[in-house]
Amino acid sequence: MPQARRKRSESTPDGATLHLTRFLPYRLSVLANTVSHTVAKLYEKRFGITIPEWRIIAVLGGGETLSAGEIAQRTAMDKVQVSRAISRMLDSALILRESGDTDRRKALLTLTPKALDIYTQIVPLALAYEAQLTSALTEEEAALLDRLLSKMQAQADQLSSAPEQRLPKT
Amino acid sequence: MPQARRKRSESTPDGATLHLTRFLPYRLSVLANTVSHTVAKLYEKRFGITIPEWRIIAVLGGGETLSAGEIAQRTAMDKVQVSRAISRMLDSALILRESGDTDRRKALLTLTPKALDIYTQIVPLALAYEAQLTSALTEEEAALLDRLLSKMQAQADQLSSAPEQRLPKT
DNA sequence: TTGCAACTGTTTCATATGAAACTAAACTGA
DNA sequence: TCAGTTTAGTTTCATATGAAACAGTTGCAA
Repeated sequence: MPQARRKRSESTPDGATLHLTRFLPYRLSVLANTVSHTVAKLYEKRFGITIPEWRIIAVLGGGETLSAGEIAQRTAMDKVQVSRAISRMLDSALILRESGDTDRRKALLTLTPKALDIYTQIVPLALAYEAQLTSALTEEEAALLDRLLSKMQAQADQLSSAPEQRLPKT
Repeated sequence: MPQARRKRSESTPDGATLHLTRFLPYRLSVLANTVSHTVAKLYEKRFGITIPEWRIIAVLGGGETLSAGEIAQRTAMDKVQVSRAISRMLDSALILRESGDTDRRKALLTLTPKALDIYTQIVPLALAYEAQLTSALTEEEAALLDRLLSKMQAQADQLSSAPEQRLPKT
């Protein structure tokens, strides 16, 4: 016979409740992980590259020449991550590095033809995955999703700098 | 004078283009990272716990008793992550473990009063963060966001099992 | 000049992560 | 009953990660 359990609600001091599966940060994290894991497998299997490498290919795919720092900005990766991805790509002949003329600290980075070839192959694949992901959405929903993500990212950026001030003091 | 650059479009074989900042997997990843980083700092600073620990507190916060495996399911973490979080929580006296009567492989896990106290303090904080994050959204937008995330998660789960079949063969 | 601060990118180091191996317990079927 | 299999959870091991220290270069001000 089951032991009697003290009746206990999930309510907190101010009566609010929290179910993890309804909690936005949790849902975003799970969704992003699911998606990242899938595309990572895809890129790895077909082209032998990681997501950081893919991001670099994506921003250099237009033929532009950027420095490591500029790549870091545009890919939202930190400089360590970029530095390591670049060194892997140098090994696998995906990227070309020449030191800048005016500023020898900055290295000018360009994709090799091999990487450009990957780029032209991978883009349709990436877009196809994205299309699959949003295939259950109507046009209007997809457009709104776009706006909602932008708004939330802006808000998340705000809150990331000094969230303490705007949250209860406990 | 800038060197003449070969005119190069970003188009791929089928004419599609890809800008990383418009690419859904990238945007989801960046947003989830921003959010996770912020809440992780919050939990760490105020309560000295990590996100895995927070998730365990969240699912046990109602006073329920679960096994490690059940926790793994409900928190979308893998068993290794759960095992390690539990061992940390045992050290910091946040969790109580007693081996099951009927099945001694399963450990029955419950929060200690100390953890329940954290729970009651952290929930309003977590909800406040969530509210801030969606503060730029209208009621309708927030409701739609909910639906969109659910739809996309379902789709992402589908695609995570056998994406090859549904994507171009390259 | 030259000495110091700022900047770019790399390396180090300590920790986090996850796949696979492993241990212990519990079923299963002859 | 007792081998073989499945399950729960832990540990190992190889790799990933990021903060901080670092080396080299540039800019600036005295």
